[in-house]
Amino acid sequence: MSEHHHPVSAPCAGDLFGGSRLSAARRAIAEAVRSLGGAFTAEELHAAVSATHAGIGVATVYRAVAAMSAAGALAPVGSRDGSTLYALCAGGDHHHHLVCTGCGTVVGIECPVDGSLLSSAKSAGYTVTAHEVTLYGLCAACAACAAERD
Amino acid sequence: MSEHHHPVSAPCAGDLFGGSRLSAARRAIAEAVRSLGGAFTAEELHAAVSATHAGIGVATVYRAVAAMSAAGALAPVGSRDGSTLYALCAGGDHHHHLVCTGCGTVVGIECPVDGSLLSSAKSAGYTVTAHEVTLYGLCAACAACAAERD
DNA sequence: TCCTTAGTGAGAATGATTCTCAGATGCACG
DNA sequence: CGTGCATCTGAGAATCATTCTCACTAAGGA
Repeated sequence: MSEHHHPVSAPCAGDLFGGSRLSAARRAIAEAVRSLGGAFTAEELHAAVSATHAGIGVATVYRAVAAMSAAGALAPVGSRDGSTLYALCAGGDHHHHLVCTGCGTVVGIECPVDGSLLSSAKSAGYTVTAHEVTLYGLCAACAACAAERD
Repeated sequence: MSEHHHPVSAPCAGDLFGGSRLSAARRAIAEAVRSLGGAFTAEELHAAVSATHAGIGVATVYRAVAAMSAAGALAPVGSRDGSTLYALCAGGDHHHHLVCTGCGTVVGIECPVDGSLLSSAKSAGYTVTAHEVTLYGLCAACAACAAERD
């Protein structure tokens, strides 16, 4: 579906995979990632792809997720029931993610790791090379739904 | 080793498990957690326990890790080769961890998630309920070792 | 168009973690 | 100092996410 011409500004499959080869399977997977819209597990992604393009193997989905992660288009944003959750990653600048634990929507947030934290690490003798920050919460819709349930 | 009398301020096995029952196996596991000193996987913890107290099953170690995590005495601090890394958690105040990727030593760091980040999340419609922050880097010894290797 | 090489699908393999179950043991209570 | 029973334990099977293998296909530069 949606086989119309899309504007060049919309992220197309090629962007998600960086420089790697673009196959029919990967095009379908990129489309499914966009259609999911929020955080998803590899299994959910496989199910979404299968709904429109049957016959794509689980291993291919895992490989695609790895490729998109390597390209920086996808980021792990926690886990659910033992499976890793991934989400489409916003533009190229350094940021982190806030995940709605109700519906899985994800928004980018600025990085809270500032110089003072790094220098206090430095004074403890540590050189920081990487960090991970993820916030969890409820989006407006899910918060309203939860409040109503009480 | 270090079988001297320790002051009451040192965390004893009971503290690590909160209110749950204290068995010989759990005492041995608590001792091993302390002897490891840094981040460890469940498998490494099992190996450490087995070195001094043979016959403790893997399932018991996993159960103990779950109990200590529930009691807040242990926290997950990333993963290595697909296994979760845990580390002894400092006192009861809110903090996060900085893990040396060389030797696994862990230090507590203050939480960088401040009001401004939360309020910007709020203005995006999100209510933040939890967050995860972990820094990775090299301790002084491992940094020196890495520099020397060049 | 051809060739090289990355990507693919199916299913087996791997490996961390959890579950099951019968038996052992803390520990609260008397 | 018993006793009762809920909790904990060990062994190994089971689960299940993820990765690997391998023969095959197809992208895309030359």
